[in-house]
Order: sequence, then C-alpha cells, then structure tokens
Amino acid sequence: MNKETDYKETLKHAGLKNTKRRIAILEILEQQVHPLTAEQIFLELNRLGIPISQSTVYRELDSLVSKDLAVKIKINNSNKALYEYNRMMHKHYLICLGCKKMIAIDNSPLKIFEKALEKQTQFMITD
Amino acid sequence: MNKETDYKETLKHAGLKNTKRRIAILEILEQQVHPLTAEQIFLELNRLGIPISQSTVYRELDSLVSKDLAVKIKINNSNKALYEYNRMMHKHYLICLGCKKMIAIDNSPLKIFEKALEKQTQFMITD
DNA sequence: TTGGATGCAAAAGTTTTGCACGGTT
DNA sequence: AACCGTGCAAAACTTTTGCATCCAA
Repeated sequence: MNKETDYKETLKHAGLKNTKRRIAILEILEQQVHPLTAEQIFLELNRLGIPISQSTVYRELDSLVSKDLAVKIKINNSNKALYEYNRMMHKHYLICLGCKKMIAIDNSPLKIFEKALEKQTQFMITD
Repeated sequence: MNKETDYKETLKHAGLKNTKRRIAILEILEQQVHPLTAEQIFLELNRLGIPISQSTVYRELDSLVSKDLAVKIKINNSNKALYEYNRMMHKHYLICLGCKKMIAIDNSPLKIFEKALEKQTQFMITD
C-alpha cells in the first residue's frame, strides 16, 4: 500500500472526497517538520504544478482541521495561521512570552513536571 | 506616591508623554490578570468615558510594547492579538495544541522540570 | 514652539463567504 | 443524479498608515 493509497484511505475514513488538491495538501503537510502558512502551501502547490485558488487552500485546511487530520495554530506575533499534519500525538509546547521561543516537549519529562505541578497546585492534571 | 503618579513616572522614564489615554490604558492593563484584545481595551476606555479611536488604541499599545511596558501575544486560533501588562516577570505557559488550553506556570515547578528536561535532552536550558 | 499624540478615513493584509460551475461517488 | 469541491470576486475582520489637527513639555 503506497502513500497515495494511504491518503485516500485516510480521507475516505474521514468522510472527505478524494481530490487531487486535497491529497497534495495532505502530502505537503506530512512531509513538513514545521507548520506552514496557508500561503506557503498555496505556493508549494503552484510549484508542483497543481492549480488551486487561495480560498480553496483555506477551505481544504479547514476541512482537514475539522476532521482532525491537521492542526491549526496561531502563535508568534504574525497574523498568519500555521497548519501542520496531525500525527495523532498530543504535542505540548513551552512558549516563552518574553523571547517568543517555542520548545516542543515530549511526554516523559512532562510526567515528572506534572507530578510536581500537581503537588504544588493541588490540581489534578488529566489532559 | 499614588498609582497615577507611578504611571506618570513609568511613562516619563520610558520617554513617552503623559496623556490621559496612555495612563488609562496602562491602568486597565495592570488591573487585568488576563491579556486583553485591542478591542476590549477600546471598549473599556469607552465605558470609562474616555473618548479614543481604535487606531490610537493600536498605536498606544504598540508604543507601550516597544518600551517594554506591555507584552503582545498572539495565541489561540483567534485573529486578535492580546496585550498584557509587562510585570517584568518572565512568564511561561504550557499550551496544548490539541485542546488549546493555556496554563501559566511559575518558576518553582519549572525548575524541577528543566532539570529533568536537561537530563533527558542533554541541552542546557539557559532561558 | 516643537515634536509627539490623536482622530478620521482609507489602505493593507489575512481569511471567509456567495454563487455558479465542475468533479467524485 | 446528488452532493461535495472549486474558482472567482467580493466581503469581512483586524491592524496599519497618511494627513491634518491638537496637546504636553
């Protein structure tokens, strides 16, 4: 089963039709380590020779997000939203408001931290 | 020395003129625990009977930010920027990309976490 | 008096929407 | 055939800017 078939399966399962544009967007998102803006995705599609309008990019991204296939984030002081492939991992980030640095953290040390935070705040962290 | 005098001192020190609007904005920001949008600040000023235009609110907030008296953040999936009083404390937040929840954390448990993170990642956290 | 502060209206930048047409199931 | 997907243009929404006037230092 190749990748394109995978995407088709994924879309089918999500109740979305298989279209060239949709698959291309999924593919672009999945190949990226970092989140992309709608504009970057639009330009990338053009570069790949796939004709698409900006509004369609936005609509596609919205539907992917609503089906949990992608995640929309808006961070930094840019006006542009960022989109990334949802790898089904509940990622957490530390964001420093002073320096704007964003640090992705994975589960194991977070657990340690949660314990300490629970102890200190008397709150139970469930999610 | 009352609060208004404080604000005047603060503005003077920052090289900004003392204006009714500016002081009112500082006051609003300082009284809030949570960050506010430019619109919320605009409405609050109106509620307080202080006439101001939206563009001035944006300009004032910009100058306060450039003087480090306020902090501008853009989080959540809203299009609106948030502004908060800069309490000169380097606040950190945990933001979950899945559930969009934002948790402010203070220093002490963070220290514990940093230790664990340093141990795990071999990176030294300096800031 | 001088330069920053302000209002108004218009512009700019990003995202959304209405409508008509095209493609997938 | 029915319904979703798509392009285009216009609208919506937040923020910025130009210009004339006002006010603090």
